[in-house]
Amino acid sequence: MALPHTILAALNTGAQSGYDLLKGFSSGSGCFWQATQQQIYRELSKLEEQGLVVPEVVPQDGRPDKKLYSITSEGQALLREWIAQPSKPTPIREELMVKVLAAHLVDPQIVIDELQRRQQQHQEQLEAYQALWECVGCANLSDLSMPLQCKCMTLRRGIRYEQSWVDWCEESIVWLRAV
Amino acid sequence: MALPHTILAALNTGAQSGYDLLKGFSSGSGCFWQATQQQIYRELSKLEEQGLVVPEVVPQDGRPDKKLYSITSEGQALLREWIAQPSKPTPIREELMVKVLAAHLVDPQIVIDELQRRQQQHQEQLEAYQALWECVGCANLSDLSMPLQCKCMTLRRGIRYEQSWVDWCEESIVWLRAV
DNA sequence: TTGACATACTCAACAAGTTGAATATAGCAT
DNA sequence: ATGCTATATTCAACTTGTTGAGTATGTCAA
Repeated sequence: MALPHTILAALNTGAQSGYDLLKGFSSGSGCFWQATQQQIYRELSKLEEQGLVVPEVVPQDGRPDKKLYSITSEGQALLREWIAQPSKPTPIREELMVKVLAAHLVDPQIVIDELQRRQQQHQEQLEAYQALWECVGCANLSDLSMPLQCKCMTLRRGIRYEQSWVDWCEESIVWLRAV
Repeated sequence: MALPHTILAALNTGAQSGYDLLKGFSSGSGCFWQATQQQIYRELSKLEEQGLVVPEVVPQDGRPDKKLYSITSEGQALLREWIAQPSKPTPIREELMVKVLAAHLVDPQIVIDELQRRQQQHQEQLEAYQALWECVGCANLSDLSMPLQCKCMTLRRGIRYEQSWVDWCEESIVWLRAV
């Protein structure tokens, strides 16, 4: 799985604590991996054991000490190797689709309500991504630094993904209403 | 998780053995859940314990006996209840996006090759879905039976999903070539 | 001053998903 | 005759991901 690599990739742009990583994951902005507190701390310990990251304890006043983790050259090497290997499309596990598949068992209105709820969620995420995209506001990525260009590509993926959901929900609601 | 419900939904349209379910999952056609052999058999045992499915041993000549599982009325009731409950969007875990995020660490050509591979995979899946869609070949779903309409909705989702990937890969390859 | 919220980390236990192998029968090609 | 593919199921061990609680400290508002 890619959790260790995701953490290494996040640390690659600067040292972070477990807490920082958690916030980065949950705020999401263009991130295509997420993890809970427990997974992150567990994984950081493992990465430290393997020498792929090194911690630095930073005393803070008024707050608990924090452990700032940095990626090591071994960590970077591992990340580079991993990127070069081909990866398969993620298998899809979409609850909503299973429900739609068996939707004929229940009142169509129940499914319509659910689809409207989902459409709104995806619409909101779409708008958040679009806002970020407009912040960058440039026609050709070449004007940006490479790391920022990479970030933008994931942002474009997010926009397309959310848009495809919004459109599908719209279409499906219309169809279900006609039943 | 939705594995038990997915199995119940699959059995809802007719009795199947573990092996049949596995083939249904792996052939995929519009399916938005997948599972390994082990998961399926394990889950079928649990569902049997709970009285949500009942097995019927069918002796076959020349082949091992098969156990055909049917959904019970309890199973159907559970499925109906589950469908009525709201579900959250699936959290995304996309290895390729993590790689793209850290792509600046490696030669752009490596990433371009990977994107082309992925684009082709999604293109093939898209064409498979489109072929199924053209088999149905009707402008308004209302002409179809409800279960078939439901199936079609998931198929439309699949088409939009794969198309969004193909388009994004295309766009990203163009950008990366400009680097 | 009590409670809510944010920072910061740890431990324990369980559920879900993955990997690998073992068992058994039959057909088909080399 | 040997190995490969397909049908059909089961067991064991492991890694990931989820859930819930527990330990600290400080700020801000009611």
